Formats: sequence, structure tokens, C-alpha cells
Amino acid sequence: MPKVASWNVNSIKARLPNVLAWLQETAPDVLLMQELKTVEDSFPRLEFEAAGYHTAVVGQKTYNGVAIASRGPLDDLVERLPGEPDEAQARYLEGTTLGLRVASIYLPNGNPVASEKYAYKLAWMARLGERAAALLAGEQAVVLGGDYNVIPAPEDVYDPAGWADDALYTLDSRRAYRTILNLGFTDAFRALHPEPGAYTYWDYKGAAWSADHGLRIDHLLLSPQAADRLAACEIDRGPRGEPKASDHTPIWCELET
DNA sequence: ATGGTCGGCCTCCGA
Repeated sequence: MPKVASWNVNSIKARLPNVLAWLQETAPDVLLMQELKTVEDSFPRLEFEAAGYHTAVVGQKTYNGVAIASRGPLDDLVERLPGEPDEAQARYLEGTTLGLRVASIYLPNGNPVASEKYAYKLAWMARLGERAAALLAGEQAVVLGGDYNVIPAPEDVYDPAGWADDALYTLDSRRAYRTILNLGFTDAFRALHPEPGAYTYWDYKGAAWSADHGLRIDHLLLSPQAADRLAACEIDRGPRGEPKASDHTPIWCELET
């Protein structure tokens, strides 16, 4: 029963003790990581190997960066999101492991809305949709996990009205996210948990964490072949309350064998 | 309360 997790770690160097502790206690088979904020050569591969994980990394200095850690070998890697030959940003890594096709996704934030960053976000989402459609055609179990920087619906944010004009919650961002779902992907968490107010991110600023002013922006999207096997999906709030926490907390799902 | 917090880093930018 493979357990697949995703976590925006907000610097793998700053977060390594937290990540290793969480791997030890939760023992996921696969961990998709985002916002490494480092180049490949500085990724702590040896520490992950010592913990029993193979790793694949797409790094970038200071910004972005994604990785996959798995109990099994990682094959047929796709580094960076296809469809743009000049793609410089390290936001996408896809591979096959333990009989699953998985991708670690760090979708652009897109703020402010009146900037080219927002246009880039929407274009990137359209490109992700094309990749997602190609993966569906393979009719395999696929998990597209990561920091989507999209609040899917009002029940996924503590103050919907206050976020109306934010790039994480604009109608166009939500529509682009829904377009990917409509291809045939399942939001693993929402499929099992109808209740509002389940969040994966709380701002460092002010009392966001203590007041539970959070957002649900980290998602595990499953192809039909994976969704048919979905046994559990949980957000683990524990790591957000630890010292030196990332502003995101892990989400994981379990797929029946 | 017109702010607040992190991380990386060419002391501000991105989140």
C-alpha cells in the first residue's frame, strides 16, 4: 500500500532536520518536495540515502527547486515542465517509481495579478494541463502532487472575500485548476474529506498559524487508475507547529496495492 | 496596529 506525500519545505537546507524527522515518523514510500531553494549539487542526497530513499532533483539557485524521494528507484525522469523549450524555472519533476508515475509540482504563485507573473502562472497551468492529458492517455496510476498555489474553493480559505483578488484565488486561477481536474483527475483530499477548513499552508506573518488562518493549496491529483485505489488521504498539521517549521505542512495519500 | 515573518542573499526580493 504505497504512501505518497507532498511537502513544500521552503529551503531543504533550512528544513533538513524537520524533513528527516518526519520521514522517520511517517515513513512515506514517496515524498514530493518543493521550494528546495538550492542547486542540485547542494541537495543533501547522502542524508536521504541514509534514511533509505533514492532521490531525483531539479534545482535552481535561491528560488524554486523540486525533488522526489522514494523507497524505490526513480526511472524515466522528465525534468522541467514540457512544452516550453526555454523553460528556466525548476518547478517540475516527473518519474516512475514503485509502479506509479509521480510528479513534484511547484506551480507559480502569480502575484501580483497585474503583472507578467500572473500571465506566466496561467500559461504554466495550461501547459500543465497538456502534460496531464498526455499522462492520462497512458492509462496508468499517476499522482500529480505539489504546491499548486491555487485555493480551489471558498471552503479552502479562512477568509474567501479577503482573498478574492489574490492570484491564488482569482476566478481564472480556480478555473485553470478545475480544467485540469475535468480532464479526469481526482483531488485526493477532497474526495475523502468534505469538511471545510482543512489547510496545508499558514503564513509566517502575525498570528496566521495560531489563529488557523490557513489555505489549502497543496494537492494530490490522481488519475482514474490511482483514484480507484485511494484508501486514505490526510494533511499532517504536526510539522507546521514544530520549531523552524516550513510555512507548508505535508499532505499524504495511501493507494491500495 | 497602514504592520507583521521567513530564507537566501550583491541589504532587498519572493513568498
